[in-house]
Amino acid sequence: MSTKNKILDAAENLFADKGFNGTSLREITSQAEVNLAAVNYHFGSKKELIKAVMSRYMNEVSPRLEMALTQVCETDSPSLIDVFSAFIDPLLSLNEFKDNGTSNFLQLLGRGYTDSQGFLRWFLTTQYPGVIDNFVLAVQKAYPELSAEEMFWRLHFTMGTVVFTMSSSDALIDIAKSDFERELQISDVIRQVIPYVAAGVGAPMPKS
Amino acid sequence: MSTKNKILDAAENLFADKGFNGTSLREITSQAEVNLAAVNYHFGSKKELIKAVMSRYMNEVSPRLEMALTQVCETDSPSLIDVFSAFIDPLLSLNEFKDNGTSNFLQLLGRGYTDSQGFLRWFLTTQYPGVIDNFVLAVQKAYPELSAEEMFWRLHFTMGTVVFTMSSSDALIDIAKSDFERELQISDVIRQVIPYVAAGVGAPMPKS
DNA sequence: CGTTATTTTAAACGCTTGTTTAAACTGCTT
DNA sequence: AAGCAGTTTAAACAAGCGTTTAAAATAACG
Repeated sequence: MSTKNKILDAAENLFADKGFNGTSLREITSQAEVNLAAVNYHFGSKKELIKAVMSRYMNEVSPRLEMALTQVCETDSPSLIDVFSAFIDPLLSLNEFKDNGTSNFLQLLGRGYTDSQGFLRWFLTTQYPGVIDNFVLAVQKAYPELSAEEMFWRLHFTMGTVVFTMSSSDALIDIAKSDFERELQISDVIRQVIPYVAAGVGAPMPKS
Repeated sequence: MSTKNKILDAAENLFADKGFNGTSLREITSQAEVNLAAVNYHFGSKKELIKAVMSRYMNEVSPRLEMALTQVCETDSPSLIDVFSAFIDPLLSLNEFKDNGTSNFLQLLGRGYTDSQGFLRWFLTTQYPGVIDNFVLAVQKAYPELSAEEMFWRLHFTMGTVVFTMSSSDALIDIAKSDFERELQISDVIRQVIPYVAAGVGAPMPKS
């Protein structure tokens, strides 16, 4: 395994666990068992390393997401449940790409949104606009009455729900385990959240 | 104005803006125009300062919240919209307590949830259990068919939606302003999010 | 007024952070 | 074998962090 990949793997796990600000390069390089200076040699800076970690996942998942959402758009009268269910397989496929892939990726999304103000929003909208565009199209087809402004807010609410839940999913799964004596996985959480966000986005338009 | 309060005010604004980890004591004391050592003299440590900032708001808002939720429980057949609407007045009343109070408090909630893993959950559940208990009771009265496990998840999804939205509400309001040419306030965002979370919590139970 | 308490202050502490440097080492090509 | 690009290494850098210290300034009280 190359030094570059050792760094990426270690950084990914630590970033997901303790956030970008909360993880030092020394933690990363010692867990990766490489020299401290290797990060700056191979990636230039910590910020570029963060981008590299995110890009590795986005490049893997974004084509699958775009395709799944396009397929939903092509069905006759898709429901919002259909739209959100389109996320399941692409996200779970990250577990084959890498151990803990799904969970790590979703936690990283959460970190990126809250850690460094607005960085992830910029990253997603400029680097991967296709996913968002297809997603908006699918929601519009499932719920044409939704105004652009309501759509904007509800998509951000949804982003918040998902990203926040996933960034603390480990803790939530632990609590659920001890409170309800049930063995849960990240896939269970995904399936749990879909009815919630579908109902939220599908809420009736408030009388203006 | 006392040194203690100058520190609390400066810390509150900076914490809301840049998070707990992202704000240094030197930024706080220089904005408060007090000596650096004053924080450790008056509060003991940075961690205690964070608690003090949170407590100041919680002590102000939690009695109002408990009362409003109790009132909802006493009505005949409350809807989930009623339950969540009970939050509006207590939250908005924080604007009379302090400039930007509502917005700051909600952003602080978001920071506390994501910055230091699990700290806020511990803080709320141990220091202010009354609010959560009354909230759960109100939701149970409005939607008795909801199982305890579904309730657990959906309340956390809701917490995520609200906390995440509010922690980035300034940016969202800016975007909405430029995209839709509408002047928005934090109160508009609160009113916008209620139909969403009410519908999410009220989503039909999935066939188990 | 004089004497305690309380508060403020400047300076330093020890530690961690991201980044840079220059030398050492590696594997490959001519 | 010599040279060279690519990589790794130990060491140091400057800057920032939370916290502590001891002296100076202020307030409170008999």
